Amino acid sequence: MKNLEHILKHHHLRITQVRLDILSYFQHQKSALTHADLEANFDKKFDRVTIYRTLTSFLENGLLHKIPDDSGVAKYALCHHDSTEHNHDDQHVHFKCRICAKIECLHNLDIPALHLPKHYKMEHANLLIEGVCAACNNK
Amino acid sequence: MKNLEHILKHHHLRITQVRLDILSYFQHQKSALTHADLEANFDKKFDRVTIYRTLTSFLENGLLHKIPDDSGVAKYALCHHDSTEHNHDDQHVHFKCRICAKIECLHNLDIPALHLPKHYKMEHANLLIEGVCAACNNK
DNA sequence: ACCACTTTTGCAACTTTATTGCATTTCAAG
DNA sequence: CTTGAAATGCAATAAAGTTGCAAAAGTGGT
Repeated sequence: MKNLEHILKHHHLRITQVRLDILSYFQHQKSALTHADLEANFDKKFDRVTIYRTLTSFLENGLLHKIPDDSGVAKYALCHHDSTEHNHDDQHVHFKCRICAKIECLHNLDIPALHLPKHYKMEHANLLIEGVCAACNNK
Repeated sequence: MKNLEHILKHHHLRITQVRLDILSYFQHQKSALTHADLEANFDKKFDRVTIYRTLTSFLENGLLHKIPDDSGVAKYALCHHDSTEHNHDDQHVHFKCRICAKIECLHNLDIPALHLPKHYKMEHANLLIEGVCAACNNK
């Protein structure tokens, strides 16, 4: 894995403390994170608005993707490719656990092809599976 | 199509004006609606909290489903079956248009089967396709 | 048609999540 | 090291959703 500064540079982001810390935090997390998660961890160190802006800049530069779910709170996870563009296609399945409420990326699973009705043009697909995750299933 | 009062009764909901109006409004809409959409239409007639509570009661009684997307605003659409339960399985694909931003239910499309990793148990699936809808494609 | 009971509604207040403006500080190219 | 552009912190504001409670309305039994 490349080092943090290298990753930020590759995504055309200036190297600042909040970005290094948040990127590192994402790398050590296996489930998606919300702004509130980050605020809980970096409350004393960074302003909450700065955390919002860091998430936005990561999103726009292809470091993070936003995961749609019905909770109303934005959830983010690291992208697993090198694109520096926003909304590039990083097709994979997301899994949300009913018990622990965590969302994981299942990077090995592709989203199956789909035959859309006439005149509909697909640009992107999001598949969210809900159920019980491996960790909760083994308790 | 059954009449409005019949539908409410079948879903164990009392017949009130706000419910009749909102149900009827959903029936005449082909895309998903937000609370703000309803508020814009029924502002003078009903309190905004009442509209929130109407949406919640419809959701809990299986009349509406909530569509996950990354906008942070809850979107609802009518369920196309007779279940009176919340979170019953009404598997179909949702389509969100990049141009007009509307979300439609594609009731004819089933979500393809998927092979999950070991120990993961699937209970529900949400597939959201983003792209350009038929209406915007023809302009 | 009325009564008694339960649910629903409207209003006000509040919470949570996210955004904007602006002065100050920090980054990094030359 | 200097300089200009970008990032940060703080305060204010906006947007989305929730809660408590008293008044009003719906419903089943008579």
